[in-house]
Amino acid sequence: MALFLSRFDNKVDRKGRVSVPASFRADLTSDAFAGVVAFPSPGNGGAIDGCDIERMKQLAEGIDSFNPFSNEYGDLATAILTKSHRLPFDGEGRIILPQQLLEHAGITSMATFAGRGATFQIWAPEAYEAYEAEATERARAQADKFELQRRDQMGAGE
Amino acid sequence: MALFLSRFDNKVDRKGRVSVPASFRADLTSDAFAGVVAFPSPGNGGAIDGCDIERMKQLAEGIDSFNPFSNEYGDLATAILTKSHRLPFDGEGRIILPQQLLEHAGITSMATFAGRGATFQIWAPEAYEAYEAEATERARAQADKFELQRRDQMGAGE
DNA sequence: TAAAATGGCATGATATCCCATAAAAGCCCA
DNA sequence: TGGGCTTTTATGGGATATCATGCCATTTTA
Repeated sequence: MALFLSRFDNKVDRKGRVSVPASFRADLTSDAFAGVVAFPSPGNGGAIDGCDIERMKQLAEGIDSFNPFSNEYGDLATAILTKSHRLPFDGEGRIILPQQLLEHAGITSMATFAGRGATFQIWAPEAYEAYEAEATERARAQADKFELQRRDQMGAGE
Repeated sequence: MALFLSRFDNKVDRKGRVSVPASFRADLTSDAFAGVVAFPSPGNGGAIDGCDIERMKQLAEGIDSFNPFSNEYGDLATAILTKSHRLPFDGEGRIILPQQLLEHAGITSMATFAGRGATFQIWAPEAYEAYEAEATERARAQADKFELQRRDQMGAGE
């Protein structure tokens, strides 16, 4: 499985091209397809979700295991598959983000790649900063809570 | 398996021809047949369903052998076969949508191709817009529900 | 023989390829 | 351990190929 880590801020040139971080590329290259599959993140507002084609195939198969004429199938397919794009690498490992995704993310001159393990996200840098601040705060609150629980179990030890 | 993604709006010329998106063509071309198999979508009102010939063969095989979705589904599948059309590519990758399907979908000057993984749909652009809005909303509601369940199990995590 | 269907070519827009350059990162050896 | 050398990476720009689509020629058929 792929392992996307770290953060990279790359430039979007005036043809709309962005370098995909070199450390992501190996995991995004297979015989089937060399490039990114990207779609508007269903969860976080302004993010673009990115992954390799294998993961998207699995997702598509998962959806296909519904009755293909059911509403669930249609809704999920429309919300994710129809909004997904295959973005092949050029010789230098760049992709072109389609207009639709640029607008969704509010990306103009710079794009932030944020590794998330099996997937990654692409943000407008300012939007990512804001998101990170919130996420960090939530993570801290959660850690504190676990810490309290732990102390509780141990009878206020340490 | 084929993997149809993304959305394309192509023009229907005055002879009724439409370019099939180039990125779909590879998955629609085999020794058996190079083109689209299309039929009125039993699920969504105004859509045309499209797929490669392999999938249609599987559907046909599924009818008399083993049937995962009850007799109703068998009837449905039979009806689909009767209403299906083989639409071969011309030299430029175009197909001709039969009158019956054009009317079903209300397509006049433009056709929207919507990738759905193993299959795709063809819509009149306005009809697709409307459907997408609804489907996206329903998908979000579903996702929220799953999210709530998950939080419940975890004890208010994330 | 006219109308319709089909195949093939022409065109403009866009994406892709290929090469150049600069910056950064890694490497080697003193 | 530090400084210079090499390789990789990010970015820019011009040349080329692909694609959607319009137009014309040829075939079909009624």
